[in-house]
Amino acid sequence: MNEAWQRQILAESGNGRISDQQIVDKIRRAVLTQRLPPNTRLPEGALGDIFGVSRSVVRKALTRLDAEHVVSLAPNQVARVRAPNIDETRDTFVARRLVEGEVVALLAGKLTAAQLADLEKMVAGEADAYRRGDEGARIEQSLRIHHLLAELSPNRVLGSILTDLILRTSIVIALYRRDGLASCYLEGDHPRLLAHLRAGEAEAARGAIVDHLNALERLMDLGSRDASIDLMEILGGRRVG
Amino acid sequence: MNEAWQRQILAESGNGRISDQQIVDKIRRAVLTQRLPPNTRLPEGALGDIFGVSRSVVRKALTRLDAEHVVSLAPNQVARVRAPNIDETRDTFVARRLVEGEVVALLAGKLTAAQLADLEKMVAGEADAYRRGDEGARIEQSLRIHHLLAELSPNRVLGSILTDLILRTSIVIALYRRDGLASCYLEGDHPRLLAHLRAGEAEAARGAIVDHLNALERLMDLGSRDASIDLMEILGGRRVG
DNA sequence: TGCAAAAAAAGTGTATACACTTTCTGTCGA
DNA sequence: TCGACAGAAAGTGTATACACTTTTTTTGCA
Repeated sequence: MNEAWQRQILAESGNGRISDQQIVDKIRRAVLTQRLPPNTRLPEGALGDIFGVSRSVVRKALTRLDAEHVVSLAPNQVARVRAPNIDETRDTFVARRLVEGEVVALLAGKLTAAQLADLEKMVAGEADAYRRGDEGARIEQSLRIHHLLAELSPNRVLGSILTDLILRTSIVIALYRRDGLASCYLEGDHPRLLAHLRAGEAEAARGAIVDHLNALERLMDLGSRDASIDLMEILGGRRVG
Repeated sequence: MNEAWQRQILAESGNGRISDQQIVDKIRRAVLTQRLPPNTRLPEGALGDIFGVSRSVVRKALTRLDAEHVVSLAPNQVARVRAPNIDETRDTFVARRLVEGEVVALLAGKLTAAQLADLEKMVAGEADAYRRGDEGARIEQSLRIHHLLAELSPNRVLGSILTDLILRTSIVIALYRRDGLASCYLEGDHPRLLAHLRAGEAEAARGAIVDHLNALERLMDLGSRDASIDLMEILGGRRVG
């Protein structure tokens, strides 16, 4: 189909031999930024050519990406960029609220001054990007904040589960984002969270992150397209709204 | 080292060609039952010979097992059965209490009669194995109950996270189990949980599973060996107790 | 004897070849 | 015109070869 690919999209570094982990990173990032949209075919041979490695290396990278839920792999089928449906999206948000809520509750009052300063800086950077109107930078900065929280989690198991859930929600946000409301910035959410973390108010911190994630979820278009509508399209029906 | 391996341990089926997923299952099960103890070396060539496949297939299986936290893979090093330390064990239990608690809360009052009957049968089987004194069968049955709960989770994302956490806690239980108390059966825990699920008492169900997991964790030997003791051994110190 | 360097062995990393499967494409008949 | 079928093309599955790295063993010297 669209084999008018991607030398650009997966911009090759040109220099020394690339590792499978670097391939994982590049594909993950391309999916996250929607330069590789859902269902895009990812044939091993083509990827190998692009990155200048053989299929062995590509296969390892794809197996990893499958485990991270970024691509889907089925026997004898070409790998594809994963396309989570609405139900899975909702489930992912539920899971993330549970886990991220617990992580920030554990974190409340336990952060060092340096760690708080790092977070502070990122929150400021996010607000700044918003004021500049640089939506891309704002999203990037916001993601970094959440990833840092996951990394700081005193419970490493919950931390790595959270890292995975942040990635998965980010992918579906990019996918289901209401176009008009793309830049609706949830002002004040992150500063509020930070204040509770600093004050050691565990339950308030949990509440803040849960509210934030609820608001994020509401920015998406989850109500209007559901399974029945897909079915209508397949059967040649007409969309109502 | 111990290359007096395993044709027995990973009992080959003998018949038709084996798939990488089957290899994953066999190794996982061998780890779970401690026929492959922590840190056991798993060279690709040896595994390939045992299963009658080439290293390509084995590599894929090992990559998957790495993602499931069953083995650990490092560049240019032989794969090894993973050996979680005490801190990770504690963290895994915390995570599992959080996730399994939420899953059973979601499940309360939502199970069909058939699903409840299935659970009932397993709980009865567990009690029966206990009465017979068949510890292996009892553990097997108990594991099955928890895996079924994960599978029934209405939230599939939480369900698959739970599946992973059940596996990880099972491995560490096998690893850190106090030898004398191995067969201390937590009588009544599962029937109690089931009653709450049937009655639709979400918070009581959550409480029951959390209590159950706390009791499970207490069966282990987590206090007595910690990092400092390992260090002492390395430095030639003498154990205190 | 002890220990360090060299050699051998064991093992992983990766490219490649070929068998097999799936998907696409174009042709022929109703 | 349309569907079914054959053949070609695209793609995955797996074994194998060889380069490179790590670990173990041996050797030789103080």
